Amino acid sequence: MNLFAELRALVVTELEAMMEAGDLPPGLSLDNVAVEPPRDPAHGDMATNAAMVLAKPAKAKPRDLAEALAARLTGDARITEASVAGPGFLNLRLAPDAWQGVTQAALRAGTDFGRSTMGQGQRVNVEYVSANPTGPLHVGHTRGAVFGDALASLLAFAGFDVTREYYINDGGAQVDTLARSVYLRYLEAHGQEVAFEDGTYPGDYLIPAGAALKERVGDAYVDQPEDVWLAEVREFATEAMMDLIRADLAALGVTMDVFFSEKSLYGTGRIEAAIEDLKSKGLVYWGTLPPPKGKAGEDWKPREQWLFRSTAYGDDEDRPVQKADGSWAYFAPDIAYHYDKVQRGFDALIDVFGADHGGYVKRMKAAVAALSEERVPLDIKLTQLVKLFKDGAEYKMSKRAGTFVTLRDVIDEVGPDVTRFIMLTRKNDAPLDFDFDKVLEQSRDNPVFYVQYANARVHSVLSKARAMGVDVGDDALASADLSGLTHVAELQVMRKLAEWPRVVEIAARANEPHRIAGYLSELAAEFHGLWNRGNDDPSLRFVQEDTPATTRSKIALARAVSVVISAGLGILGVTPAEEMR
RNA sequence: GCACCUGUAGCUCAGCUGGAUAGAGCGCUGCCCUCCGAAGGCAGAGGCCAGAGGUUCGAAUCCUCUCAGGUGCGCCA
Repeated sequence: MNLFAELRALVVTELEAMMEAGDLPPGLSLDNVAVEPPRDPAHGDMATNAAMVLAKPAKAKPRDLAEALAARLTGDARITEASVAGPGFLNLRLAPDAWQGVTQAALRAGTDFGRSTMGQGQRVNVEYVSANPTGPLHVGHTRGAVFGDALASLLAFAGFDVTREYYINDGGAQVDTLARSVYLRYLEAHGQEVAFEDGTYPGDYLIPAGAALKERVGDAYVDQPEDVWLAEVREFATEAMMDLIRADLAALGVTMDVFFSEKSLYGTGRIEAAIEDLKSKGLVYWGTLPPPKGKAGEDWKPREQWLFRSTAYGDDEDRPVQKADGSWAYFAPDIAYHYDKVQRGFDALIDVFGADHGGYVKRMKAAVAALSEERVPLDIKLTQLVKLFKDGAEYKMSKRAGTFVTLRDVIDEVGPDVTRFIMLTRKNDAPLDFDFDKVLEQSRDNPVFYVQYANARVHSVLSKARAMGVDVGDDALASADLSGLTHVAELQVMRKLAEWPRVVEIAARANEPHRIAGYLSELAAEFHGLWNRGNDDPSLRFVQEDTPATTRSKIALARAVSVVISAGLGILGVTPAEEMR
C-alpha cells in the first residue's frame, strides 16, 4: 500500500473529471503531476504541484486552478484540508485514520510491506564484483560487492526478476601469471628454494594452493617445462582462487546466481559471432586510429586494424578489438559477454565497476546499444574508493608494503552487518570514509548503531508488554485498534512509515540502494524522537502499565517500525539486531 | 590535452531524478537529565549550494563556460 501513489491517483482522477466537465481543456498531459511529502511538515501532509504544472497548458492562473482542484479533493474522506499556498501548491492534510491505516497495512504485510510491482517482472542482470581470480578480495571489491548485492535485492523488492552475476576474467595473461606463481609455491612445497620475480604474485595466500597442487599431482610437474603443466595449473589455480573468492563473498553474505567464465568464450566461436554481428551492421570495420593526443606516443605508429565504431554511440574514439598479434583485445570477449547477456533475453543490464574503470563506460554502453539495436539499456554504476581509517589516522594500503586490507580483514574486525551498512551510507560515486573505530561506536552519529538500536528498543518494549500479558503476536497487533494514536509525535512516525513504499520505488528507479540506508536513519530518528518524548510525557510511552488495550495499539506502532526496519535492512543484507550488547 | 566523477554550515555528508524559508550528525553556545533500555534530551548561532551566464511559473538539481579536487585516458586485463 503506497498512500502517496493512492493520493496521486485520486488527484489524477479529479483532474480528468475536470477535463470532462470542461473545467480544464481536454487532453492535458498529467505525467508531471506529483504528490509528495512537503519539505516543511507545517505545510501539510502531502502536496501536489498539479496546478503549477497545468497552469500554462491550460491557460489558467495556478491559484485558481488549485482552488478548483481543492474543492473536489475535500470530498474524499481521507482529506481533511486542502489549501492553496505559495505559487500554487496544493497542500493536503490527511485524517489520522489514513495514517493509521498505513500502519495497519504494514503490520499485515510484514516485511513484504513496501514491496512493489514497479518492475513488472522485467528481467534485469546485475553484474558485480567480477574481480580477477588471482587473489582474495580487498576493500575496494567489498564496496562493489555490497553495492551490487543491495542493488540486486532492491530491484527484486521492487518487482524485477533479478540475476546476480559475476564475470570471471580467466581468459587473459594474468591467469598465466597466477599459474606460474602457484607453480612456484608448488615447488616450495616440495622443499625447493624459489624466487618471486616481477610478474609473479608473491602473496602468502597462494601457499595453500601450492600445497594442494602437490597433494593432487605429487611430483609430476617438478622440474618440468612450462608447456607440460601451465594449462592444468592455470585451471587448478583459477578454481582455487574462485573458491577463495566465493568463500569471501559468502562471509559477506553475497551469493551469485551465475559465474560466467571469460574463458568459455574462447575457442567456441562466440567472440567471433559477436564481432561478426557488429561487422554485419557496419559497426566493426578495418581502419586506422588517429594518433593519441596529450601524452606523446613516442612508439605509436599508424596501423590498420579491426575497430569498433563506438563513436556512433557517443564514445570519443573508436576502439580496437584485436591486438597486433591477432589475438583478441580484452574488449572483444567483453563484447561477446554482453552479447550473451542480450541474447539471454534480459530487459535491462547493470554493470557495477570500480571507479578506475570509468574510462570503459562509454565503449561498453556503445557496445550494448549496438548489439541490442538499442533495445536493452545498460546502466553502469561506478563505486568510488574507500578510504580506511584506523586509530584516528588514514590507513594507506600498499601492495608493496604488504599493508593490504582484504575483505576478510574488514569482516573479522567489524562483522558483515556493519561492513555492509556503512558501505551503503554514501552514494556509490562518492568516496567513502570507513573508520574502523567509528563504525563500532555506540552513538547517535553511527547510523548502523542508531538504526539497530531503534529495532532493539522495539523488541525491548515488545517483551515488556508480553510480560504484562498483552498479546504481541503479529496477528493480534495487526488487528489492534489504532484510533487512539493521534499525538503529533505518533503521527509523525506513521507518516514516515507511509513513505517507505515510495522510497523503495525512488531508490529502485535510480539504482541507488544508499537511499534505503538514508531512509532507515530517518525512520529511526522519528522513532527515537517519539521514545524520548515518552521520557517527559508518560502518556507517550509504549508500555502503559494499567491499560493493556492502549499498550497494544502503541506496541503495534512500535512493531510496525521494526517491520519496516527489518524490511529495509533485509534489502541491504543486514541482520536486524533484537538487542544491543 | 581529452573524458568521467565531485564541489552544499567550521568538519563529515543528505537533499526524494525541477518545487515553498536548503536539512542531519559532529563541533560550538545555553538550558534539562532519580526518563519503557545507560551508550542522553531540548533550544540557539552558523549558508551568495565553487563562480558566471542561460532554460521557466520555479534551479543546489537541467544546459554552457570558468575555477578547484579526484579518477581514467596503451593492441593491460
